[in-house]
Amino acid sequence: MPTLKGVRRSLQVLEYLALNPGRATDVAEGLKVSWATLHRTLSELEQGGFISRDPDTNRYSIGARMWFIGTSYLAEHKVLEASRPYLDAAAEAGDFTVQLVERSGRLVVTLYSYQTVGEVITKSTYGYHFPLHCGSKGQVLLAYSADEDIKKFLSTPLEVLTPETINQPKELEKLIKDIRAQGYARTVGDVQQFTGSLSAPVFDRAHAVVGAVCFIAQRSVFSDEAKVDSMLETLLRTAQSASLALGWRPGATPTG
Amino acid sequence: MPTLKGVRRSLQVLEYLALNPGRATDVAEGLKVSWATLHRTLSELEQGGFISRDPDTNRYSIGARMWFIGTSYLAEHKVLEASRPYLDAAAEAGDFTVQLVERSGRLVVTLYSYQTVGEVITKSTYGYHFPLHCGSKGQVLLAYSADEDIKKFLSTPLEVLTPETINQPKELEKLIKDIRAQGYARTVGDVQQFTGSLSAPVFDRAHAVVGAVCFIAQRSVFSDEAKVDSMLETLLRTAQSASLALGWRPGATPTG
DNA sequence: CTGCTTTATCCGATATACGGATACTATATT
DNA sequence: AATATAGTATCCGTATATCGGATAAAGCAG
Repeated sequence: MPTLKGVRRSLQVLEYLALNPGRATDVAEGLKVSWATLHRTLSELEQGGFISRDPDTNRYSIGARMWFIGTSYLAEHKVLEASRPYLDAAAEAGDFTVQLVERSGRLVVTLYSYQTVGEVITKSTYGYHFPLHCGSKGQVLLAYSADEDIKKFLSTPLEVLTPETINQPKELEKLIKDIRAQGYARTVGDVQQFTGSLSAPVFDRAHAVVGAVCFIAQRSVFSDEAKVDSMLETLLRTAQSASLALGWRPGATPTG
Repeated sequence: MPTLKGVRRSLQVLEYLALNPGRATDVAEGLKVSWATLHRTLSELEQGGFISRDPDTNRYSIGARMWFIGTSYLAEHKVLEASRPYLDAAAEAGDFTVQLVERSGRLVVTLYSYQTVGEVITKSTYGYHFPLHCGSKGQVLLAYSADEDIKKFLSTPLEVLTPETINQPKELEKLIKDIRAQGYARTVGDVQQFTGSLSAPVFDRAHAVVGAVCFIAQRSVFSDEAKVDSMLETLLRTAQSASLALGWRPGATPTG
């Protein structure tokens, strides 16, 4: 007994367009929806301003109203709220980009991004989503997921973003072990060739990972170990402060 | 002949929750939807991660997946893309918060916000939406709307955010005239008591206003006219650079 | 200009969503 | 603690809104 088929489909369409903006036929094919149905759906969504269509090319993309709705997510986000002062402080003190990210399905989404002006790090702002196995931030989120979840993720096809992207499940499993052991992740050039990053998990009261703090800098920075050490220190302090603000306390998982 | 009723309703629900996160009954009442129907809708949306429900309070709010979808709006946003370099430059040079905003219905939404650390200006980031008549950014967007549109907007109830908010249609009409004449808006304390702002419109190739650049600073800054003049100069330069990048050229509206 | 791809619309059958009613659960009140 | 009240979950028959095949129109390529 299917429920709210139309609703489900329309949201699928929205998500599809978020990932692959494009023409109507492509969407129909991608989602295996009959053309007539899709057309109805697109018309409805466009009329409401939830998607927008380029009148020249007939290409659809996410519309302003979705951004409007989506941003409200941040206004109610406890983790962001609790972390913000520490993120601000880290951003002010350091000369690197500071982010707070969380997991959404098999992708990483950015909740906070304080980009150091001058250090132009493209695609490190909102709106660009990377898979979990790329970049230290994704790897941290992956590493602290449930075991079966990790297994499932690693069994899916893993994209390659740069020649340095690691997409071998075996290697990633090893990495995950390391990350759990040391409490942070470090990657260089696996998302964009000219940058590297450090990330650490943020925990909540129940010791669940609810996000990750990520520092991004130019690649060259990562050959200066003293510099990296100092970044790492700030990173771990920032992530821990955020965790504490969320009610996390050091020690084993609490009962209940 | 209603079409895609369910879809429309579910998006209405999403928008409603974006503006007023809360309990199921409130939504049902606010949208005049029968309880059974609303419950079905909420369940479907929650299951998909489009809204999330606080298990303790049973309150609903926008979910992570909406943020994920919404952010994709920015990745395809031409105005933002064209303006970003100039916004970055202004942010780097000045000691004020720099924003790019656009209109969404009767509200202003933020597309870019570079907040000067240290100058903590709450609620000036993403996720907080203000009505058009508040703040210089809203007023600019309003001033360059179609006349009938302005009239319609001014005939709706206009909220008051601070004692200094102007909500008298007559006064606003006068303001709009001034803004059009001088090409920018300036307000102090009408959104938050302790800040003020300057905003200027961004035009596209067809001389339509597609957004506004806004500089926000502490209230005290606005009593130093020399300082304000310098901000204004930067503001107008930034907005004009963005317009030029979008294909706008000085002069009258082009034919075609 | 011709052929092909993409987009728009029609319409009848049928599956599907609606909403009144009812049962259950939390929270407030005395 | 007991009762009252508000809020939440679920059922089910009916009416109707939705589906999708088919057809028509529009765009585009060669």
